[in-house]
Amino acid sequence: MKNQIAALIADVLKDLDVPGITPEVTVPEDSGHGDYTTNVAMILAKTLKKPPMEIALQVKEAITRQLSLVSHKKPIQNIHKGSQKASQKSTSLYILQAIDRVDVTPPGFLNIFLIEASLISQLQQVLKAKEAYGTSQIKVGEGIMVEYGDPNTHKAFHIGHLRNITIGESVARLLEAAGAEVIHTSYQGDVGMHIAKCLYALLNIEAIYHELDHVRTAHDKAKVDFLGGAYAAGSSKFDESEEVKKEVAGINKKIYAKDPQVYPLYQESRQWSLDYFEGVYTRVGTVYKRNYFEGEVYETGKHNVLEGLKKGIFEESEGAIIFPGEKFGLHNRVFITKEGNPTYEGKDMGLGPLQYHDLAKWTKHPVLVIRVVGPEQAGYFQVVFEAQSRLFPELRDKFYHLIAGWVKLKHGKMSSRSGNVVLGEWLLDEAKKAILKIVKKNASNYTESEQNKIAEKAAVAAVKYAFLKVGPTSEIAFDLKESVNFQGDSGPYLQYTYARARSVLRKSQISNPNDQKEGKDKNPHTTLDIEISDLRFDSYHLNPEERAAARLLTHFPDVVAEAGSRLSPGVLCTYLFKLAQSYNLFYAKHTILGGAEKPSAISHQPSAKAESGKLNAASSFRLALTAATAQILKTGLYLLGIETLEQM
RNA sequence: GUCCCUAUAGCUCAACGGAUAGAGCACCUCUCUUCUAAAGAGGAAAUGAAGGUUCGAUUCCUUCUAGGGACGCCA
Repeated sequence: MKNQIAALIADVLKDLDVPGITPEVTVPEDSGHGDYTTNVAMILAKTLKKPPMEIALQVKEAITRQLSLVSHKKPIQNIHKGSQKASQKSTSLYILQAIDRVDVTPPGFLNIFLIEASLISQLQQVLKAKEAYGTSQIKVGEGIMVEYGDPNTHKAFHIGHLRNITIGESVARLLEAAGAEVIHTSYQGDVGMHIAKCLYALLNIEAIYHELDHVRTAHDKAKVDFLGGAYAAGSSKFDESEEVKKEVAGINKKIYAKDPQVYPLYQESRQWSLDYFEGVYTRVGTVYKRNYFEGEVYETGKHNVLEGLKKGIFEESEGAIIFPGEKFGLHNRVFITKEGNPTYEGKDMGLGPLQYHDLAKWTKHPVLVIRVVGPEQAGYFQVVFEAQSRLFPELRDKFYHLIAGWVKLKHGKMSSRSGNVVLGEWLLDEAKKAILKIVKKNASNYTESEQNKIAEKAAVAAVKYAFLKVGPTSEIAFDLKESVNFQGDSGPYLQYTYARARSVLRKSQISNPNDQKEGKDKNPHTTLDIEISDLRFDSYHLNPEERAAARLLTHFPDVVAEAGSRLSPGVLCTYLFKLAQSYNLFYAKHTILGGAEKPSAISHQPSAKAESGKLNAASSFRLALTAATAQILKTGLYLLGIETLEQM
């Protein structure tokens, strides 16, 4: 819609001898300023050397002239005779029919108001398109890899990883909604000094070594907790003595060399981590196509760096091999240590080409590899991407570092070295406990397993939403009570609004497409006698709450597109919350079934079903609005990586 | 020391260079004989400082202040 209005205005400007302008069209906060607005007149004022009001009035006049040629009531085929321009472009014709009027307000805003019928027809489009509403073709044909999550084996999966995987999953889904072919991947550190420290503790710290056999028979979570503790213990020993440092370095070498003395234990413990991570992925709804491991890229990485050394891309310095980033306004970094091991950056020289190669294999047109990693790596990636591009020129501009902001503790710093971490699953479990209390109170008629399911999904929603709503790069100051809300601007609020809408639909006796898909036996009490598409409300006159809610519905496709192009799920969060608020206000003020206005007693009102057996226009419209809102909430939440609940 | 990021209401966060700077939490009032009160209505409350660019600046530029991060053998 936005783009079509922009196109219309661009056409008008062309006729006014101002070609080549794509005006910026936005949705004003205040609906008194129209359904859409543009500031193009003020932008042009300088170049045209005319007052903005004058330009705005000219544009308004031109549009109004076209409007007068297009009657809203006449069928489309009659209009072609009247306007040559309209007949040239069917889209601008469609737009002209949707526009009620154009206002000009100082200092030069052009405010465009849509006719009510256009809102109604857009609402019908939502119901027709169902889950496809909001998807677009903007990035069709683009192959994009999103790498996210990235937990290291032998270390904790902490709330930072949880936020990272939440952001990555949502960004990937948003890109899919824009038509891109998206490959979901992760990259995990399964070799290196941090593993060596952990293994050192497993082998050399008596208390830990003793526990090993016992842990082997424990469940996945106990195993990784144990490894996390071992890593912290090994890490502190490492910092304490030079001797341990040497020993750890020795273990590190042995892992790279697959030395039988340590390798079996390494493999076993590595698998513990991976098994555990699988459980977390399932819990948060992430499925990867491919997990990359440092252990599989360090050799090619090292090889590629050594090749680059021959070409003069890398340099020897103090026994190590570095990339001289300073030559390019960046900073120098070590890629291969003087011991001959590739560093993180060295391994990336193996990862980058592999990722791009895979992307080219799995998609038709590889366009971008998005690596979702913390902000502290911003400088790191500048250097690594530059080095990579010099090594493999075809990789230039194919990689993007999406900063996933930190989750910071309000008090103290989180560090898996010191063992001072908040575990991802701990957070989910705490949220679940808190929600379960609410569920027990509000949904006491549900079975225990139903209550448990509701609490689990709502907990994941609460945590994910809290991580997404603030924008991917901003840091979150984490505090359990403050960060994870169940009321107001929260995941559960959106789920609740959805469940509420679905509940009304169940009671309305109309059949909803979603019911049929999920199995009819889910709603045995629903009498499927009316289809949504049978609802008639074409000439219904909307009240302010209905208009506000319907107006918001039509913004969904633009919002999804914007969130996708900005790689910012927060944009969608803000929108969905506004939509839910607007629906809930409508819900509080008006009765859907029965068409009665609150607070009148319902029993005294005429039934929603008139004598003819048809719903009246108000009920019909409100049910359609309810169905469309539910649809958009479901699609929107899916794009955030959040599941909906039919009842809660 | 060099470079990067951040600074908005008591707290946590929004706001393509646009119109009266929005929400949520917390606080104070109200609303369940009504389709799910995990809801709704109302109240009070903010752009770190100083300059500049612009018709218009929370947004862009400069300086300052305060936090955080990166800067050679960790990942």
